[in-house]
Amino acid sequence: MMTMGEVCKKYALTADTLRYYEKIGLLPQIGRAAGRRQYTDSDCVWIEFVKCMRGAGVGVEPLVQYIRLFARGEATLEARKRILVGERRRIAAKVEEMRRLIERLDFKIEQYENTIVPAEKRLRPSARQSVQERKT
Amino acid sequence: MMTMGEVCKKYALTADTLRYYEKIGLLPQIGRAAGRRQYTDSDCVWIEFVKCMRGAGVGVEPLVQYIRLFARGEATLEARKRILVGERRRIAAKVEEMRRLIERLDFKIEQYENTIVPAEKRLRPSARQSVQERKT
DNA sequence: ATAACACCTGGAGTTAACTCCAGGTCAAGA
DNA sequence: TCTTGACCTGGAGTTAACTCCAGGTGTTAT
Repeated sequence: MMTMGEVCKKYALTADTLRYYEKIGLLPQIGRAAGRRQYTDSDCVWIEFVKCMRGAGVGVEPLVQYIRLFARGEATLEARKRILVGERRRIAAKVEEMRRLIERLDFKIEQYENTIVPAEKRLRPSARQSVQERKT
Repeated sequence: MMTMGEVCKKYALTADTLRYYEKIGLLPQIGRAAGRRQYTDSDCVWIEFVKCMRGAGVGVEPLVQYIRLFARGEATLEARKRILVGERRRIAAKVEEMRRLIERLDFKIEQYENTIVPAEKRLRPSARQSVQERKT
């Protein structure tokens, strides 16, 4: 059992965020002791998973859906799997898009390097001849 | 020269978005003919670049900063490059985070497959023995 | 010529995901 | 006992990035 403060520290989430997640059903109802929340180990597993998914840009809605299905038991295994598969596809596509952008940026950055270095060696201006400023 | 409608179609952006981008300085001032915007080829190059960066989750602020520096000419080459390098780092880190999540999801999805298939073969319930429902 | 269309501006509204606040409770240390 | 300090609730406020709207103008096809 962990207190809210401990969970906040462990997962670098604010108390407000944890309460918000609980309110919208992104976490199960957290047990209380004298009004204070007591996070079980399995609550923590959820929290860690949610944080990981959110960090990768997964919206809260699919996660709420997922936990809701989870609460309904085995009959929802297929549906839960479909959510994971769908989000996996989304993430993989994003990764691919980003990988391509990184290549493009590497190219641009290299162009900057070629442009900047000669500019510092103004004494031999000819060195810049074939490297003009780029439009992008 | 392209009209707003043509640019919208070509880059799958709404007219509102293009006007918004221009207003916040994410695009250069676009030339007008009888009040209507006329997008040059180099405007289009910018738009495509911006779309690509936004698609990878780069915020508008760094992009506004970048174009602002661009407008100030060669003296800002270093600063511009720093923006690109910074964003590149951010994106690469995100890609890594997402790649790891994909692996994790693959693992979970596989677990679902192992759980669901035996569940369909209820006639031989012993087949499920070692595969219980997961907590996450 | 006239009706429909694409586009214009300034400003208000929306959405997702928090984030902050006021006012209150409870347990523990000086 | 008194006072921190951590935590509580319900609800309002914020931020980023659009998105929509009202009311108006110039362009084009019939």
